[in-house]
Amino acid sequence: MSRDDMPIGDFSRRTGCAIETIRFYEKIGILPKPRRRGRYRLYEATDIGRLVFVRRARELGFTLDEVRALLHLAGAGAQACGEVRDLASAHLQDVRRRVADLRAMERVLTEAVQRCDAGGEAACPLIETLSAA
Amino acid sequence: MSRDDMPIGDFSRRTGCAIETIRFYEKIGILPKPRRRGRYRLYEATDIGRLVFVRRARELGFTLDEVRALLHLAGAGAQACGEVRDLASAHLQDVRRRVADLRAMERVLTEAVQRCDAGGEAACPLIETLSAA
DNA sequence: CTTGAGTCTGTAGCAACTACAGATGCTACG
DNA sequence: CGTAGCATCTGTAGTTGCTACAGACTCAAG
Repeated sequence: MSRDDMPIGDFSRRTGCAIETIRFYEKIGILPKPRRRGRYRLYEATDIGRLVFVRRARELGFTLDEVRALLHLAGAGAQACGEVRDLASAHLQDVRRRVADLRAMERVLTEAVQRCDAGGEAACPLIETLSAA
Repeated sequence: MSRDDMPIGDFSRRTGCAIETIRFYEKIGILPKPRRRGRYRLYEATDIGRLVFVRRARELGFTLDEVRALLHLAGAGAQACGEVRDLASAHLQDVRRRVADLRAMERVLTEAVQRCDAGGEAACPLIETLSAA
C-alpha cells in the first residue's frame, strides 16, 4: 500500500541482484517472504538493506550458511561482535589458504609458460610438467 | 591376462585418486573404459600415467574440459605446444584474476578484524562494513 | 558355511546459483 | 474489443567436480 512498494524487477535493479537469485534467497530463507499483491511480490525500500548486506557478504566470500549466521548476529546488535569477529577471522584464514593454493598454481603455470616462450626444448614444457614422475 | 593387471582398488592406491572418481572419469570420457574380467575393471601399469596427468592438471586448477583438451594435445606431440601454451596462459590469467579477487576480500576482512581487535568502536566494524552505504 | 573385503551399477546430494518452460497478469495501442 | 509485448509467476532441470550412499554380486580365507 505504501508508496515505496516496488515489484521484484525494481528491487533487482536497485540492489544489483538478479531476480532469480532473489527468489532463490527467499526459498532458502535468506530473505523473508515479502507481502504480495495478488501473486506478485511487493518489496519496500527498507528491504534493500538486508539484500545489499547479503550481497556484500557474498562478495567477501562468505558462504550462505555464514551469511545466515551474520544476519542473525547483525540483528543481535553490538554484543554479538565477538562472534562476528570469530566468524570473520575463520573465514579470513580460509581465504588465505585459497590464496596460497592459487599462488602455488600460478608459480608452476608461470614457469611452464616462460619455458615455452623461451623455446629450445624438445618436448612441450607444460605437458612435461604434467607427465613427469 | 598380463601380470601387471590390477583391480580398481590398486589403481586407486597407486594414483592417489579415489575409486569413485576413477569411475566418474570413465563415465565422462576422461579415462577410457578398461578391459574387464567378468564385471570387474582391469587396469594396466601404463594406465597410471594418464590418470596422474589428469590429477596434476586438476591440481593446477584446469577444468575437466581443459584437461580433456590437454590430453588430446599431449597425444598430438610437440607440434601442439603452441596450443598448450595458449590454454595454459589463458588459465593463468584466470588464476591471477581469482588471486586478485581473494586478495581484495582479504584486505577488507583483515581491516575489519583489526578494527574489531583494536576495540573502542560503538558498532561492530564488520557488520558496519556490510551494512554501510 | 559364513564372513569379510572388494567390487559393481545407479542414483542422489553438495554450493550457489542460472536457465528455462509454460502459465498468468497488466498496460498500451489501434 | 482485441492483441501485442512486457513483467511476473511456479516449478524443475542444468552447471562443476566430485562424494556418498543403497543394494547386489563375487571371491577367498577360516
